[in-house]
Amino acid sequence: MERTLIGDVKAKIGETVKVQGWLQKLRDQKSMQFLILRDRTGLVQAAFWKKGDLELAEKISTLGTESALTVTGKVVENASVKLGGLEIQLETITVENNAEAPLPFEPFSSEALPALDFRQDWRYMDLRRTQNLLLFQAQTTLEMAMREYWTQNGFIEIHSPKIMGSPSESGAELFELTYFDRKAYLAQSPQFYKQMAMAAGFERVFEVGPVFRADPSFTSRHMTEFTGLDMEMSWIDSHEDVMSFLENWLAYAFQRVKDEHGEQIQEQFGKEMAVPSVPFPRVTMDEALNILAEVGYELPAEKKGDLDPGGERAVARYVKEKYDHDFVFLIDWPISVRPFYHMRHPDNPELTRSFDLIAGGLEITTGAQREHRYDVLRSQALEAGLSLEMTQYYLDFFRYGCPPHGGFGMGLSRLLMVMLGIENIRETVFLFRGPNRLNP
RNA sequence: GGGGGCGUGGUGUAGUUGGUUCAACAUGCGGCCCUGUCAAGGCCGAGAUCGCGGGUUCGAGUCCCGUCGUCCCCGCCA
Repeated sequence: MERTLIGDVKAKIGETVKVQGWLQKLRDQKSMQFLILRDRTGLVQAAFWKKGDLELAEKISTLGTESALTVTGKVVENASVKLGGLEIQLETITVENNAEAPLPFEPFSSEALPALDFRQDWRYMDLRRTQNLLLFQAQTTLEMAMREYWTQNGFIEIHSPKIMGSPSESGAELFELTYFDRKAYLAQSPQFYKQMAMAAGFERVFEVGPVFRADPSFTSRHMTEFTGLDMEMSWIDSHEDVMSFLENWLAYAFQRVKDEHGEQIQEQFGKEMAVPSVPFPRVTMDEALNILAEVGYELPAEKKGDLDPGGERAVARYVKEKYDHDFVFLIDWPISVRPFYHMRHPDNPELTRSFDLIAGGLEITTGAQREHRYDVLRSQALEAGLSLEMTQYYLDFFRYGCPPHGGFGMGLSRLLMVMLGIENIRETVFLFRGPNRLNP
């Protein structure tokens, strides 16, 4: 017999079906047993009259909650069943994998959930929760929509290596590894390779892939390994072209998620899925500092030209009040707080053509127009104190016809935090990796 | 790297002017009961010596020190 998904059972009233799923709840009474079964499409009740087969009844009684079962039976309408007004009259049951009792914790309890750290130890149990299933379904839709938008706009997908022979940017936050008889590093950004693709004439590329950061950061928004959404595009006039692409791409993807999962997201996360209007507000760093002064936020003295997370949140609040927008581009950052490859303003060499995207007060993206002129780039690298020895292979990208270009990198999980209103990044990722978390 | 919070049965919590509650409640688990239940209900039961080590005290889950674990903030970033 073909398996029927639980969500499709209502279309099979009067028929005998086979359903497969987990035993969410067993109500074992004197004369009857009720089994609430769950698969990825929903819940259904299976009912069994004990006297029909006492041996089978005994077997059912021993089932542990969350056991993996195959059940067959006839689907009947029954208005008194609160779960969809129907039930399956259980005929056979196969225990594919019994669940030991007690469970480490009850994923479907109405009581408080265990602490996040404990749930991470039993992540596969935690992932059984409806909310988590939805999160990864929404993530799938989100990524699919992003790819759709990219490919419809002429982008090529690349997969750059994650093992590197030399540091790609600063070097301070790199994981080092033994590579046969020498040292190698885990990529903390596909930055240089995206740009190589520009030098290769691909014109527009994107990459969705792992990024590694050896930061000993213990916050609710950092991970040592995360999925980066990166893109790079050629023949731009300025960083404005990149931002303009980004906002339309993001609005498109959010709209798709809303269409597909908006109702469920409202149900499970208690959050109205908000598709941002385009264009997003843009605030120059100069203006941002004025805003902070206006709202009375005091920036630590040593931050000159930069914003701390509190400052970013303050600006985001201001933008929310003034423009009713959850997103804001902070643009035109001073060179002192930006990497050497960001292009500088022709009319103000102290400022870069760069931007951060702040969403819900959280920094989710950094982007810029890149410096593509070899001599300028080389001198900026030297100015930044980088050794040409380490960066020459990168500088070489710009020697034989590299077009003007720019792009950005976005943290997938941070985006999900914002999209679904989740406080801790560890809740948004299949398996979290942090300074103290290497398992499971 | 700096700062702060927390650590009680499987899980979530209560218990902190230290002593007659050195252990409670919920949930889960086991047993029994029960008009077809449906956040099911009722009764009974097992389960923590209060992260670990040391100290103060006549006496500490409750105070102090150390240690380990964990969480959050800052730094850093996505």
